[in-house]
Amino acid sequence: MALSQDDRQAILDLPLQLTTLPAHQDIVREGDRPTRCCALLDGFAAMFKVTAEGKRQITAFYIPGDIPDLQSLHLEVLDTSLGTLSRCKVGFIQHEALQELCDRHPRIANAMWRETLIDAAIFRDWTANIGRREAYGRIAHILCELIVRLQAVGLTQDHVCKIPITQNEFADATGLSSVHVNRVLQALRADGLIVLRGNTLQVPDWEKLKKAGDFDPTYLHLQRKKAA
Amino acid sequence: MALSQDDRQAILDLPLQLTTLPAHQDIVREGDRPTRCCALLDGFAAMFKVTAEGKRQITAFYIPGDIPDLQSLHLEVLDTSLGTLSRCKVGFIQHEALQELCDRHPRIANAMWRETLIDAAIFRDWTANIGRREAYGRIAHILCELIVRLQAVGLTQDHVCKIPITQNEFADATGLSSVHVNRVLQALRADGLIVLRGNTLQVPDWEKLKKAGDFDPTYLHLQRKKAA
DNA sequence: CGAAATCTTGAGTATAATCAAAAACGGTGG
DNA sequence: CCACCGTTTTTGATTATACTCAAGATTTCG
Repeated sequence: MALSQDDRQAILDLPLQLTTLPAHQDIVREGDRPTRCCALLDGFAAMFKVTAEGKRQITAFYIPGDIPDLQSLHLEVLDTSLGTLSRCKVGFIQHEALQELCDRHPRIANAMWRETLIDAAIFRDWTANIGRREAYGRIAHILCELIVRLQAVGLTQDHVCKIPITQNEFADATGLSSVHVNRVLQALRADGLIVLRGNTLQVPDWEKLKKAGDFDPTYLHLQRKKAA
Repeated sequence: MALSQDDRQAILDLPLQLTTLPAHQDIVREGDRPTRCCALLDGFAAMFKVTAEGKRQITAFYIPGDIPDLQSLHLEVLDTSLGTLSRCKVGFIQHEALQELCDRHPRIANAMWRETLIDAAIFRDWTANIGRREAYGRIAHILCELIVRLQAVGLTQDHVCKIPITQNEFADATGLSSVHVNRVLQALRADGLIVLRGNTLQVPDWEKLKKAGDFDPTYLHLQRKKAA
């Protein structure tokens, strides 16, 4: 499963168009027909949809290292929007370059396919989280996911991390109102599950938070598939 | 984008292990490490997760023609379960055969990747549906999806179709209680949006239902991507 | 330092859950 | 063809979780 030296070099050789985007700016919008994908190099982003009533639902958070809209490589019209949460450094890669990379390096193609399958697994998990957990567990769960994913890319130390997500955005991610998110966060603090000040999240008792959020990291598929 | 004669023949040559399964039986379970994928040839199936509290969330419905667990080709451990809703005819395909097919026919690999991306788009849509719509619109929306997908495979005539899904299962799909689903279905009937008797769903006024469900079929990506 | 964004609090309301039981339906076997 | 059993649908009554609205406190950032 590990990529060869040749594969890795091909990735490094990809032409990247680097840009820095301010916080709270759309990167691509529902209905767009992008000709490039966006690699998130620094900062947080979110995928979201807006209903006819104007309510927003965030369907995934993205952190450094993610390629949020890889789907656009094979799906012509975007059915969802992508926007920054914090200021972001992004690198755009033209579809042509990616397609060529996939054609020449099947193992990279498979690895990218796999990444999109993990995205799908996260969407599924969110559906279950929102559909079948009460607010308290729902928020605990989403915090667990963020922490584990940040840890996987080295952005968590001792269960402390910076999460530039407002309560309003957590509300849009959990299908709750921001007022209720505020109250639940206070309850989580009162119960000693989290220490949250500004953007800094600290987890004094990981097992307790995990249990509160009914969290099983399997769906993040962080263990690499072993060679057959 | 269309597959060549050669590609199509290769698909037809796949060794399929055919089976018929009774209604309400698990096909694969969370935690499994399958060595094959399941093609749904007839009947309805559902992907679902169960929380620690024992509550079930259905994350997708599958209809004839779907390959629900294509993800297992690249993700070792299943993070979700798959079960039949009605009696089903399924064909199992070994991963090896699929992997070989992908290696030899890159266009098929891309098409299968695309299918998994559409699955992901559906999961996203469900997240938004459950997170940000009230019960009435939520159920209307899910009915719209089913009808359009059934139509795409020729299982709807004049907005009439057979849907072997119980109210309990709709409840698990929409994140509602079955009692509430029952009441909302009655409201939809009373408003003339649906005629539902037994498993037969009829839609007297498609535009009205679409509007009630805030339904935009873009996310189903039924239009084939045109050749570049 | 000041304006804007974010967070917090309180009060009243609404949507949907729960519990429990009855009615209707569907399939099976006699 | 009918009686019977399990499942599914329906109904009623009560409760709970979470929403809305509105205003005040606090933080952030230019």
